Amino acid sequence: MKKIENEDDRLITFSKRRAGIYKKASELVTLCGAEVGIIVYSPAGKCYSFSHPSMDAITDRFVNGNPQLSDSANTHPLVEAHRRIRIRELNEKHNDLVSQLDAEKERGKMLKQMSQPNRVQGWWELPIDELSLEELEKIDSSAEEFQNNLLNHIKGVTVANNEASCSSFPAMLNPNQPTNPFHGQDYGH
Amino acid sequence: MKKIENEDDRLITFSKRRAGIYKKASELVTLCGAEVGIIVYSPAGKCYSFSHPSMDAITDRFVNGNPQLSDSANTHPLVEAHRRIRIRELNEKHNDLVSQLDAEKERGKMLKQMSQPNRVQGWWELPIDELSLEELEKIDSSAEEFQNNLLNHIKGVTVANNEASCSSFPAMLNPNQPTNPFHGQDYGH
DNA sequence: AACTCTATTTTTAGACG
DNA sequence: GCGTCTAAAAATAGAGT
Repeated sequence: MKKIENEDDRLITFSKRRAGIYKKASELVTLCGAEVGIIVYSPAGKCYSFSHPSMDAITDRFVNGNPQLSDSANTHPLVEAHRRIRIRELNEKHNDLVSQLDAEKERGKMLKQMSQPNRVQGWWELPIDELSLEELEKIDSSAEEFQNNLLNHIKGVTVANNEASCSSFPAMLNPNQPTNPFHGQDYGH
Repeated sequence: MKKIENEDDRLITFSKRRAGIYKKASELVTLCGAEVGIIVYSPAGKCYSFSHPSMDAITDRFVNGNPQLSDSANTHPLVEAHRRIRIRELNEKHNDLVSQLDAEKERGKMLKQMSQPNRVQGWWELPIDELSLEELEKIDSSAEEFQNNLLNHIKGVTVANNEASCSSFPAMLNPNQPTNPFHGQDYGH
């Protein structure tokens, strides 16, 4: 297995396989309740990302570690840094909402192949044309929620909806559970 | 497709599918020359990550955007924030070196299935038992290189080995090309 | 847990519209 | 660039060790 020399083939393979990885990642989220964040840079330097529940939540935890373990020593010196970082990420999250249409379209395609098209298990099974705007607004509101969480976090108050207790995780990181299945965001910057 | 209720099955599926996604990601790196960073939180709250060439490089670009486009406005106010973030990431990278043994073991397993075991295309095809320590040292040295890059970056000097020119990318992000194939890091925090 | 095996499902490359 | 098709290749679930 080596790099594809032909540029056209390489770009096509890149797009196809990237979509494949996103699909795998979303399945991991759905099947296992995992949180996944993926950042990909194309050979041309273009940036794409997928994340559930949001890239903010993923990267915050990754960069912050677990605030409960090293809280005052960790929260305070990093607050100012995070404010700047999160402002950026908030912008990017907002951009994600637009590009998430792509992921929703792909799911709408899967719907066409279902044997029982009228059975409704969740919003993501509805036709994209009927729900995309409504869903976008719902997710857009989560951006505001994020800002509140930011404030609370700075204050040292953790208001996340943890299923797993903060005292039962194995290492230094904070176990937040995902809230909604298949919320992945596909974004070409 | 819904969440697996049985906890044992869910954990097994999580591990298998996470490995599958890592494999797909590394293939994307090899075939297309892409840069990929993946962060996964298990249902138990444990953190895993995969990245090529390094999570630092991926997240730096993702958070920083493109220093060349909004350079003085972007580099200066974020430098102090980054210094703290990168200290953390540097620590995590160092931890990655330990856990990367897992990924190398898995690759060593693939070696056993090769038809031509003595053909050498790269260091990752060598048996894990013979090379893991040496390789760890090699990668460890890249951590120091990272520190140098940090200094240069703060000074506004970009020393990355770009194939794509900085003037030809489509958006706000900086097209660095990966340096080594299949360098992914698997890390359970 | 981690590894093997295997039937089944899924992904993919390549060609085409 | 994007959707479809298809043979071939790969990933996976499940059971067993």
